[in-house]
Amino acid sequence: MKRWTLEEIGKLAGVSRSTVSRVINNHPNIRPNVRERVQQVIAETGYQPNSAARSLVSNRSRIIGLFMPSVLRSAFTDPYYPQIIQAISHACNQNDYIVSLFLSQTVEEESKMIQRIVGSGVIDGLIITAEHTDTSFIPTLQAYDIPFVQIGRPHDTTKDDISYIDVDNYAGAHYATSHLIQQGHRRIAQIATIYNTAGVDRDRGYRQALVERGIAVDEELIEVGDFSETSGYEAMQRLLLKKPTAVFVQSDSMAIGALRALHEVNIQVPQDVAIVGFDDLPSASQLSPSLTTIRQPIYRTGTLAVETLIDILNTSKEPVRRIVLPVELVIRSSSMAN
Amino acid sequence: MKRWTLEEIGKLAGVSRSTVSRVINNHPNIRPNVRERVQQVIAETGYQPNSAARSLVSNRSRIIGLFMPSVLRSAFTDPYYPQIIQAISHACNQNDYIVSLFLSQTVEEESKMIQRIVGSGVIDGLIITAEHTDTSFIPTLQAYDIPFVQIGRPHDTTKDDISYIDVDNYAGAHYATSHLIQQGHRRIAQIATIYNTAGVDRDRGYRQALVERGIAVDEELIEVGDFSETSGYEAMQRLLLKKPTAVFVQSDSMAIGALRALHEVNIQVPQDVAIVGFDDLPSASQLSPSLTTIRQPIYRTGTLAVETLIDILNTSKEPVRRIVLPVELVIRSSSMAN
DNA sequence: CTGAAAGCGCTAACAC
DNA sequence: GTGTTAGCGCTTTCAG
Repeated sequence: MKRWTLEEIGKLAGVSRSTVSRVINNHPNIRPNVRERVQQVIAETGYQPNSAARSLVSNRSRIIGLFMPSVLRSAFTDPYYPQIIQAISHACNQNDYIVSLFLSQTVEEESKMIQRIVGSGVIDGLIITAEHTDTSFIPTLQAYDIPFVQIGRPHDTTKDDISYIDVDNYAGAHYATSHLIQQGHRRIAQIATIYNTAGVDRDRGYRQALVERGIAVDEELIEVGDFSETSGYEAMQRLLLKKPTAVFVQSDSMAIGALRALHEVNIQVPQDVAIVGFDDLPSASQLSPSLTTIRQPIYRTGTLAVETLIDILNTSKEPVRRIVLPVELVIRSSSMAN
Repeated sequence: MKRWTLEEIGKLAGVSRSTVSRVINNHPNIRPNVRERVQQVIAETGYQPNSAARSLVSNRSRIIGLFMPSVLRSAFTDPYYPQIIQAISHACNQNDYIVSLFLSQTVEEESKMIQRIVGSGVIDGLIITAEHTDTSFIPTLQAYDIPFVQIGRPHDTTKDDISYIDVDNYAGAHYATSHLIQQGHRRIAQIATIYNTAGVDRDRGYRQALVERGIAVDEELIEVGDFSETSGYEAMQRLLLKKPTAVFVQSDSMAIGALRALHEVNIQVPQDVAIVGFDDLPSASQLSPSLTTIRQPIYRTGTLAVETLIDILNTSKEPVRRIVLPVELVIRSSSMAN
């Protein structure tokens, strides 16, 4: 299959290369019959513009990068990632963009990657997942004027020049904890995380909900995990010594681990210990017992990240976009005493 | 941060643009002190070649595509995908390639995508996961001379012009089934899949193992799933009516569903029914009971796919590469009667 | 060993 | 409305 050029298509259609270019780019002032003739030839030949040539002259590649910094090999298997990747990929297609994937496992790899991405002009913009608190590469992006949007609230809220899409982690944790209080629980433990702002916000929501109902926060009842199932399992084992009657777990994958820990020592959920998770992963409804959790709109988050970035690309970087999506308490068996 | 051009770097270093280009591309015949002076300027300025210009003149983008056709929204959450994606991403980085992601959900989307990919020359080559049996896009790739390697054996084995990386699905299923026979089982059911060649090969291995030990294959004992946990759950429920004493499940995610189905009706594993899975997902060892399974080298598969593709890119398409990686039986609790 | 110059395929300013 | 032309930043002959 031959690769055609504008010049050749022009010759076949009996017009100049510019006219063909205009037809392709939908310029208004083309005589209808010329336009039609050209389109005919394009259809027959299957001509498609060379993207390198286009990028070179327009300074736009129509490629956006999805940058996921320091994703641990194990944590990446959390179903959150496939979902967000799928959403982003799909939204890019819809908008005729291509998405390139950048996964780094160490901080050094990360900065090398950023250099490569930023300097060569391969990508028009970047979507960044706010995986951890080290965001030392952000100044580089800003220095090079690479538009980007972050998924998840930025760590440093004093600088408010970063566009982001977040879900309402604070409210979610507050719903979850309040729900447990309403069920009559007082010794409500938490399996927390400390790696990103989602964890920070969920922790705040948990604490605030307790305080509002006059329950003192007991630091003994807070254990830390890293979003992996194993870490949830281990955190639950530690918590068992403290005899909580309920646990708010900051992610469903850790909640699955926690359930396993309880199951192994024959503690009944929800009768002996109630559990609420966070994410509403596909499997949450299929666990036994089915998992009460906070549903966050993962797919929508990915879609919005793409649309926001493209909007920034097409207009300007101002104003900064900040979007916080609502979450929802989904009550299932793991928290219902009756 | 300014974006420099070759010309400017040349001026700063007191040489021509060609010399700078030669330094960057490691051409041999450059006087050492000139080379050094140029490298100095490059380091100081942080110069990086514009990739669009490079692609235009060299016909190479250093981008490879990862094409996953018709991935169901749910099936994509199988931890297999994150693992293979991570491996491919990492291997690309190592080789200074960028990976772009193409996920299609329908066949129409798929062919649109392929058109876009091949025609515009954005990518140098493609890695394709052999998700389903419809590979109608392959002729297009061949017509456009896009190098590609497939992950998983191609469906049509009569045409042997496709390079691929596969794991030994036949042997794996044979190991699994033989192991169950060795444990004394005779009524060995299978939860199979029918969507790709992996399923076909695993089915063959299962059947062959039975036949070799003089056990007739009972079609009643074979149920079909689609790799999802839910489908494994449902298939197991159907199988229960046939009272098997052991089940070979073609994927760990389906095995997890099967275990759940057994657990719900209080059937003990492995005492009442033994289970063997396939994949050795990270969670396989952490189930209760821990899952006997076939370990396949997912990460290695991804790495090899990238390396093979790059090799093809750098040399020629001949000879066709066919790699089949060995698998391994990992015996855990779910199959051990004693 | 290095520089000058052509040209990759496209867009857009400028003529007509 | 349409053609002509310059030029995006790079690699690569071809001279010297």
